[in-house]
Amino acid sequence: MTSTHDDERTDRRRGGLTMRDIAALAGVSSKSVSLVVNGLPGVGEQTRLRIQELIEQHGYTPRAQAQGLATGRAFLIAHVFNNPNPEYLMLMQQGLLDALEETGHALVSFPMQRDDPQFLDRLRSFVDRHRLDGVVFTSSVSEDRRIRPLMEDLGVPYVRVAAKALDTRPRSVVGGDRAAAGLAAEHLYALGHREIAMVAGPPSFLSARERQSGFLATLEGFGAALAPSLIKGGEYTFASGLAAGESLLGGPQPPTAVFAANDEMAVGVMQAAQRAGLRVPNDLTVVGFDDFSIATRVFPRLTTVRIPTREMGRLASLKLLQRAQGTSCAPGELIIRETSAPPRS
Amino acid sequence: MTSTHDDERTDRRRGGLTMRDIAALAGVSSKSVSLVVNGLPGVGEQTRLRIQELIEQHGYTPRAQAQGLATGRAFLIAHVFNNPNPEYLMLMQQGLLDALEETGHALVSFPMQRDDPQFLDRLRSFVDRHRLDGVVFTSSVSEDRRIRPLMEDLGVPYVRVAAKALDTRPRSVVGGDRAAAGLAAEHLYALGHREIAMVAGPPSFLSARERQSGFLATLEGFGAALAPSLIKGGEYTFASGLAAGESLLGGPQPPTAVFAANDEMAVGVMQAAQRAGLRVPNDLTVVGFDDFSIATRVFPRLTTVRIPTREMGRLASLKLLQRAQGTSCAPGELIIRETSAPPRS
DNA sequence: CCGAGTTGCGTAACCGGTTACTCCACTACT
DNA sequence: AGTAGTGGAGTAACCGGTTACGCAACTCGG
Repeated sequence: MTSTHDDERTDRRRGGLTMRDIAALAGVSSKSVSLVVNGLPGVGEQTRLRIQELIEQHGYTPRAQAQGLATGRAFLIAHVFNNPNPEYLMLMQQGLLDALEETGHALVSFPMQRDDPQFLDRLRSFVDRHRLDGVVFTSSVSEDRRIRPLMEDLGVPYVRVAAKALDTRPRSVVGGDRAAAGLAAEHLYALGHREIAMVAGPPSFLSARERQSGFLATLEGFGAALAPSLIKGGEYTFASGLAAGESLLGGPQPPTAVFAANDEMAVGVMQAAQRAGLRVPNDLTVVGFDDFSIATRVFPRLTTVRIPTREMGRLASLKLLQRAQGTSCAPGELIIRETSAPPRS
Repeated sequence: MTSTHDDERTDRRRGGLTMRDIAALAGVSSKSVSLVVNGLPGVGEQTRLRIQELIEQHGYTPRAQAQGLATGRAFLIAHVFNNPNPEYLMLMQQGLLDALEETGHALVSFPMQRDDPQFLDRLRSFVDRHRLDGVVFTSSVSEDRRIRPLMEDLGVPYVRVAAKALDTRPRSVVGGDRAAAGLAAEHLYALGHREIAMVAGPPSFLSARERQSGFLATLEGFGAALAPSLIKGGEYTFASGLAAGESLLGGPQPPTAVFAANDEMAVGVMQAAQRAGLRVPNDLTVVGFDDFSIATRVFPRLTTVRIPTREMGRLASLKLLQRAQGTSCAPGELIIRETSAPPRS
């Protein structure tokens, strides 16, 4: 009871102090301290206050490993992704952390090569070893069919973030890329464009397929279906957008508007237009998808479709911790900037 | 649900199987299994092989929490950063993981607001709680003076990645921003520019101060010191680069070349030039710093200085695990593209 | 004033590894 | 043959929490 500075000094000794130390100081058993730490009932008001004060005063923090070992939890969530746009990753990670912060969970990053033959094995032993509380899969690794059986075998909760529902609802957060791409189609049609082209993403990506079919279906709905020659395949990269743009603009029937399945490619198309001496948007309208920062770094600034990536990350964490029910679909939004205008008549 | 592998099925039962299970199967004590798992001597050849086979066969993985609890290690490294460029972060994270992969360590991301008053407390309780094996500080949080006393008090190894040595060598990996900025100065001078301007970063960032002083000192060395009016303050953002560019180009004495302390601002300057009807590089040479992807997304592509971010991350992990000695300075490199040319004479 | 039902708390056995200590068998040397 | 030395293997006590179980004291209705 005669404590001021001397014992605080010894508290900082190697390894810190344990629950039993606190218990001894309070003159109770470690069980009572445990109950107080976890906010469980079964401790008298007096005792509780005394213990809380000691915990506060000595800066005691329970050790996650010991808690985990005893309870089977790990306070660890993994984020598994393969190497897409860094901005996507940061937003997603931020979102995941938004919901994890209060629960004391830590987020570990686990990048993967989708074509790595050891993909599954590495993941399995990682999850096994750390006994993770949950795993979030994003970007294109999330589409791997073998994830579900693996995770079910391991008995670890998981959530996939993707462009379209891949699992039952509680196991996925979907971005509604299809509907979002439809917004771009509406915009172009409403501006009066009829000679429209599209630069699609690689068909091995679900997001690319969704964006393409959403865009095409909406145009068809307006009775303005695209000629197949006006659909160019891209790789979601700047270079492929540039190439597609050159091919379209140098082709027999140059379009008045181009929708690219992501901003990188849209910027490539813009650059192809500029190199060909065309002015955007006067001679060519360009619309992208993602609304990453590059959209506002180019001149003129890119009209694009925004997917609420960070929000999707937040929803994914919430789902994983089973603290969110109901639908988890995050709708996209059209951001009109300066690369879209009516066609020259 | 009938499986041909009945025993594999029971192995996968809740919680998986433990070291003592393996020991029982092999007819030895758990100590021997432990020795085999850790590759330590003290086990006979026969026994070792038998145990290894059983481990393999049943897919046994030791549980990190239990190992950690017993040994005091956690197999966890934290990456503490505040919110700079996402591309920097991804490269850094990749680099950190490059060296961590083989050691079985996991990387947890811990983003911070540098001005968050609870910064230190959150970090302290996080490290305390998870008993991390080490912490890597990058971006501008790494410059906080209170980090060293905190980490020393906690007794946890740490490494700072910064533009300049902040601690003793084994505690920091330095990027040599000063020398790298000098490369830009040499380049501009060698091209023949004498009317040179600079857009600096915010002086609260060490990297900004280093880049500025490195650039200015080198020019001074050539006897071509900059007039103070040709040094504009920026915020490392696109918008601030744009503003600085407008101010410089609209000023009384427009420069023939501009060095910006990062690519974002350099692109802003380029855009200011384009809006003012100037052609890059014919009317204005622009050089950036970082070599992030935006440098090749603009037209013409940006001449810039590359800092080997990923490599610095790798070095940081190695240091942390005390598997690297010697100097850990990663020199920058000038990447000449299309935004630099001799001044029009 | 007595048994039943709380409430508060201590004891000890876990969780799944590691490791100091001990014992035993077997070789090697005087 | 006796003994010191050596390597393989088991026992049990940790690491720092959680929790089933049990015991006392205290309340309360009849």
